[in-house]
Amino acid sequence: MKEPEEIIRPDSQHFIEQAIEKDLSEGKNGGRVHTRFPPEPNGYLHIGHAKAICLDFGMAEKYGGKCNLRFDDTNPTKEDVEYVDSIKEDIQWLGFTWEDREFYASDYFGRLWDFAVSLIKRGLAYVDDQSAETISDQKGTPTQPGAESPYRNRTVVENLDLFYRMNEGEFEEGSRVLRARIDMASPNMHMRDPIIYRILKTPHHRTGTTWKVYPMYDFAHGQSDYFEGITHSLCTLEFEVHRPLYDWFIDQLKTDDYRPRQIEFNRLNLTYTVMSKRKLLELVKDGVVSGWDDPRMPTLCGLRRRGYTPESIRRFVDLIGYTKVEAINDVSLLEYAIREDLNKRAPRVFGVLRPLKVIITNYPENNVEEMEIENNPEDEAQGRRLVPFSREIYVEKDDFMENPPNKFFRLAPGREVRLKGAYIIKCTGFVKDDNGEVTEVHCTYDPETRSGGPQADRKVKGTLHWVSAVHSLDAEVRLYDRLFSDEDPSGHKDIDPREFLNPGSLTIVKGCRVEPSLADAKPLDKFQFQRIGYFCVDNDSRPDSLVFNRTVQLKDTWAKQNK
RNA sequence: UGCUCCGUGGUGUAAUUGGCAACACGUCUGACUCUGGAUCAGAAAAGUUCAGGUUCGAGCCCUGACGGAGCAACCA
Repeated sequence: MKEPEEIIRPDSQHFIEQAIEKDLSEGKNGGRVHTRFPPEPNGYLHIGHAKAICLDFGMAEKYGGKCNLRFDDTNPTKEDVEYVDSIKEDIQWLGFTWEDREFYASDYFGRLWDFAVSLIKRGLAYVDDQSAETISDQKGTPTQPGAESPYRNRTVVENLDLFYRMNEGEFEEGSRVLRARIDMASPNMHMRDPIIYRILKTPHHRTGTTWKVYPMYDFAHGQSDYFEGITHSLCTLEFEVHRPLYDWFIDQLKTDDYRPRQIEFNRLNLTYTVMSKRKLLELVKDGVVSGWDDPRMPTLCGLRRRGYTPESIRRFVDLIGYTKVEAINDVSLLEYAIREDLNKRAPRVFGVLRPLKVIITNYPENNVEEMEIENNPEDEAQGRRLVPFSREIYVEKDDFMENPPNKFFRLAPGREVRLKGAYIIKCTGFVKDDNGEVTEVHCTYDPETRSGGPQADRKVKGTLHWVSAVHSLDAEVRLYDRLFSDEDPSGHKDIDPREFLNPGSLTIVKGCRVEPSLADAKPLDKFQFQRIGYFCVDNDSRPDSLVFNRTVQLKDTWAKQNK
C-alpha cells in the first residue's frame, strides 16, 4: 500500500500545456483555445500523425475549445481526393471528431489572393521574372546573405498587372512567381523574400481550373489559422525556423489583438521502422509491402489491420509525451500498450499454429465431450464457451520434445501435462517418419483430472492449448515481425534503409488448426490465441478459409531463456 | 562557418519552477498461476554532456566549450 502523501503530486504538464495555460492566464485571444489538425491530402496517415491528432484534439478538449480539420491542399500536383476519405476515416477511428468544421486551405484561395494583392499595394510583395535556378542562386547560403532580385523594385502597378495576368494563364509555369519583399540578408533563409505564389496549371481537386496561381505553404498555413480563429497552431520541430515568417504574415494581416501562435513539438520516431511519407510510399510502390495497409506498416490503416486498437495507440501517445527533444521511441512500448489493452478485452481461444497430432489411447473412440472454458480470466463478464474434446487432438509442435532440457515443462516421453480446460495426459510414446520427424504422439488421460473433477487440482508443471482434430478448423496465420532489422534504419548516412529490411518480417503459416467457435469470426475481430499471442481476423479471411494476423506475441520467458 | 532548437538510467519522459533526481517501458530475481500470459514482491541501472560562475544550496540561473538536429523545394 502506498501512503497517501506519496501520491499527492499532481500530474505534471508538458510544455505546450504550460504555454497554453500561460496564454489563458494572460487573457490572450479572449481566453479561447482553438486548434487545428492540418493534413496534406497526399498520403495515408501514420502513427506520427496520431501523435499530432491526439495533441491537437486533446488540447482543445482539455481547455474547452474546438479543433478544426483542415486539409492543407495548396499543391494540386501532389494532392488528391483519394486521400481525403482515408484521412477522415482514420481520425474518426482514433476517436476524435471535428463536428462540422471540415475545412480546406483551398476554401481561402480568394482571401489569400486578396491578401497578396494588398501586400503588393503596400510594397511588400513583387513579381519576379527569374527562373527557379536564378532565384535559388540569389538566395545565398545559410552562411552568406542573398542578393536582391533585379525585379525587386517594380512599381505597384506593374506588379499588380503581372500578378493578375499570372492568374489568367498568360504565363507558363515557372516563368514568374510572387515573392514577399522582406530581407535578402536575413540570417533566416525563410525571410529572404520567400516565394508566396507560383503558377500551376494542374487542375485542383476542389477548385478545378479557377486558379492558375497557388499559394505556397508559408503563405497559406498561418493565414488559414488566422481566418479560422485558431489560437494555438501546433506543429513539428522542423517548422521552428518558419515561425518568424508565420508571425510576419500575421503581423501584416491582423487588425486587432487576436493572433494565432505557432508552437513546435517533437515528431514521433519509432525503432525498427521508417516514418517519412516518402519512404513509406517507396515501400508501397516497390512492392516491399502489400500496400499502405500492410500490417507491417506504421500507417494507421496498417496498424488497424494488424489488430491495434485506437485505445492502445492513444495510450502509447500518452506514454511518450511531448517535448522538443528529437527522440526515437522503442516499439516495445507500443507493444506494451496493445498487450495491456487486449489482455483485458480479447477473448481467449485455442489456435494451434503448427499442429502435432496427439492420440489419447485410452479415450473412447468416437466420444466427444464439450469442455466449458472461460473466455477471459481478466473479465468474468465475457462468460464461458464450449470447446469439443475427442480422442485425437492437435497440440503445438513446439510443445513436444523427445529429449527435453531440464526446465521444459511440456510434453515429453513419460511426462504429464494439463490440457487447458480438459484432462491431464501422460505421454506414453511417439511415432517418427523416415526423416526423424515426430508425426504423432501417444498419451493416456486420467479421467479423474477433468477440469472441475475430483483430481483436477493435481499439480503438473505445464498446461497446453489444444484443439480436437476432427472439430478444428483450418486457418492461415500471418506472423509479422519488425520490417527492419536495424533500430534506426534511416539514421545512417549513405545507407539506404532498405539495406536493413528484415527478410523474416512476414511468415505465412498454413494448415493451422483453430477451435470451431472461430467459424464466424469477422474481419478486425481480435482474440488471444492462448499461450501464443494476440490475433486479428484479416480482411482476406472467408468463413471457409480463415486468415489471422498476429498483432503481437505474448511475452514468452521460455523463449527468452533459450535465446 | 550564419541562424534556430536540443543534451537527465538502455529507451521515453518527470522533478511542485533554486531544495536529498521520480515514473513508465525494457532488463534481471523471486512468489503465484489450469496461459512459461496476467498479477504480486523486489533488484540492477543516471548523479543530469563538460568546465567555470552565482548561491547556504544548481538538472533548473549565467558564461564558455563539446555533441546532436533543423534551415539554402516554384513541397508541406
